Amino acid sequence: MAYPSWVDTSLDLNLNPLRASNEASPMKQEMEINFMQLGIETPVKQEMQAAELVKELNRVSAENKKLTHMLTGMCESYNTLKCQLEEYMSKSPEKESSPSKKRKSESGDNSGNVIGNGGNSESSTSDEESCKKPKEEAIKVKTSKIYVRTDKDDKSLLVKDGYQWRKYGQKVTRDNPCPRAYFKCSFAPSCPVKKKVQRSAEDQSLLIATYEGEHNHPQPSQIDVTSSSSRPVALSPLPGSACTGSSAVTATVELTKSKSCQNTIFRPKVETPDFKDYLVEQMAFSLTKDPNFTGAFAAAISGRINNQRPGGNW
DNA sequence: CGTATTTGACCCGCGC
DNA sequence: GCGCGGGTCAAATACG
Repeated sequence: MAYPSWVDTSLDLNLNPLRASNEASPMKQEMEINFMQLGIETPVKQEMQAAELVKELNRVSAENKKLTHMLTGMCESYNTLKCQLEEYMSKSPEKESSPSKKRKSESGDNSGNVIGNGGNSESSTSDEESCKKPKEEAIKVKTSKIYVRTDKDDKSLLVKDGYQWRKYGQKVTRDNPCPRAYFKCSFAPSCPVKKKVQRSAEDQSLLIATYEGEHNHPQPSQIDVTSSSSRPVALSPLPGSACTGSSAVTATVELTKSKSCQNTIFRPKVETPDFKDYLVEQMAFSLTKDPNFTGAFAAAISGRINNQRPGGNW
């Protein structure tokens, strides 16, 4: 398999930008010459195809702009709602107690929960009190929701968030025909965190993961964290985890405990340009970092080149 | 063979 | 008190 020399350059994927800037010209020139030669030999049909492609590109760009606008609007309204919610919570803090937890037998695993609470001074009241009011203790457990878009056909209720989970139950609930899966964090035996994953009833391609509690250990896949403590480490794709290609995080909204700002859960900064840049940056970073992806991408491109070069069709 | 997942049974809180 | 429904347990099963 001998690839044309310009293929090597084009497959560099900018993994090493320094190198590219140092000795860019010779290869680049050769590449340009090749493209020009291609252009000279181009039949009319190809030009038409190129025009079609340009059209398509314009159309996609316009669509992208539209979507960007929509996203901006959504983010703004999210901000507004969040502010309103926080305002409301601060006015009536006692109403924060949502009846989300029906049952919580505190007698046995009290210790575990204390570890997970991450030093909430509020929750460190006397044990007698917590025995009297198990309900209030349960409320102190931090919960958060994230939404993950996956394939509709993908039946697995797996949300790749960087932690190790052990499934311990599945249940069909009344309000949703899709089963709800229950997971416990299996990385650390004492980790109290639980996760519920269920497809959205409205949009079956949307997975809703509800996290309860806080991890009392670092994220297993957090190998290369570049000081991104407040970043969505829980949502960054895993190097070895195939990452379900199509799955993409859409948004993460912390619904309860709005006071706790040091949560490890992803809280989007909704000042839109930054947020979008960050998303793009994350995707590009994780993709280029993944040797599987670069390998597959290189193979795909070279395969295409090899197939189509003789005929000159693109 | 050890570990993870599946799944029916059971537990428990809540509303009537 | 009873039934419903969400959450958990644990034996059976699958998988590497």
